[in-house]
Amino acid sequence: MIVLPKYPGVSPLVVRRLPRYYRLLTELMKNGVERISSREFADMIGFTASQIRQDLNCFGGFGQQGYGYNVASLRAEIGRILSVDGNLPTILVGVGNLGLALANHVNFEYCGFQLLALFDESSSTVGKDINHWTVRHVSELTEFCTEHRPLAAVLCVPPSAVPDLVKKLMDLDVKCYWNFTQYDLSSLYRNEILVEDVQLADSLMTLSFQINEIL
Amino acid sequence: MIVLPKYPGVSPLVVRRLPRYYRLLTELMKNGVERISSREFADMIGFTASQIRQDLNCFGGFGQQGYGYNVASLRAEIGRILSVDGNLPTILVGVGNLGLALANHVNFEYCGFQLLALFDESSSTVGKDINHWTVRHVSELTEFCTEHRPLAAVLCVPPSAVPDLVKKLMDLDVKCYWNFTQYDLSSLYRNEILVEDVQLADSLMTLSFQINEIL
DNA sequence: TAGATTGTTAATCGATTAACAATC
DNA sequence: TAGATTGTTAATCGATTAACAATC
Repeated sequence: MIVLPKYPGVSPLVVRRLPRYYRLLTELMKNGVERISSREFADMIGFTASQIRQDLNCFGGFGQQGYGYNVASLRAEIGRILSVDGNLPTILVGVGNLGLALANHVNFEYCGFQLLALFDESSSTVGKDINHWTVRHVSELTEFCTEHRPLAAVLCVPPSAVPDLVKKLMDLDVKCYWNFTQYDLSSLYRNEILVEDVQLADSLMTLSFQINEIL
Repeated sequence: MIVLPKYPGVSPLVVRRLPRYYRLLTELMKNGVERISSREFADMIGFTASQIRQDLNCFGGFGQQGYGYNVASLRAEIGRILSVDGNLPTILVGVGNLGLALANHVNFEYCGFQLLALFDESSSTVGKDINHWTVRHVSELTEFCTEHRPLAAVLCVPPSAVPDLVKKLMDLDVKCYWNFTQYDLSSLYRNEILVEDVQLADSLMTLSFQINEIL
């Protein structure tokens, strides 16, 4: 598969800062702020003005000399770059504590996704109503994916269940994963799939390191 | 407050890779692997052997020329560096879907923390039993913290509740936060507190960007 | 001893910051 | 027009990779 990225050469570090910019701009807009300079923006977010301008200019010239940036239109541009207005069809597998919380708590639409269905294995969970989704049994995965063609899957299953599950999902053309399991997906299927990891334990251990450094 | 870090000059990028090393070493140990070279390790994790060796040598010489690294002892060293055997007294505030899931799902002990208590505001949640914790009302925070002196707090409250809550917690000497709210804590109290952010929406937007790049 | 692999220094690469001409 | 602030190039800084002497 040959891929032509829309923004070649843009560093992942830049991309990871965009949601933060988007969040702050949303806030500013709510507060009725119309324009902002890279300097003011930088002071709020704790970066340098240079970095803000460099980051934005990876994607285009959104500002105006002598004026700065229009808050509403910059927010819209970043939203467009992040494709948060999309509707990427998505499923969630593993409706334990965490899966349940994500289904209830995460605003998928706000981030460009459409959560189509929830799947679980346990008979005590299957059939339950979460928000407006009924939890389906994983045995229905093949049928469901063949019909609705989800592109992405949220993984909240136990690590041991990951290899078989992902093998099955890959056959059903699900190639993008929001991975909450501790299973190391990205190094297993490198280049074949796209994985965004949320390793809560890693994050917590990093905090442990930092706290113990200053203790 | 003057702070003498235990590992001065070690980049946060290095620290963030340690939990990943720790996880792989735990896995290798389970599988009965006794020794590993930086090359084998690098191939598994998808880094270069050079980087592995550079990272580890920020903290000490844990290997042996001609042999490599002993899996068990390297794992122990990294665990010690991350202080995962600690018992940092910690509270969790905000027992909604996410807070509930974290209390149930995250292995705090495994990461060096001890979860002491859960707090919420809503009368429908207060009094409930989660694992072996009874949810307390936030009005008990002052009394509880004065008695048990937690160092860290997990924040799962709505963003609007953050400023007042953190002000109160700071007065009670809680200076370290695992922040799941969308409130931008780190830029508010820069240098006064230690914040580890888990921005799920940011992560999901990053995934959106990546998917739409290759679509 | 010979082979292997580390620890560490040097070279390269990439990201951030500074500077300033362009321009609103 | 004059002042402000961008977009962009150049300089700096830091992180990663390569190379190799030390050594098990």
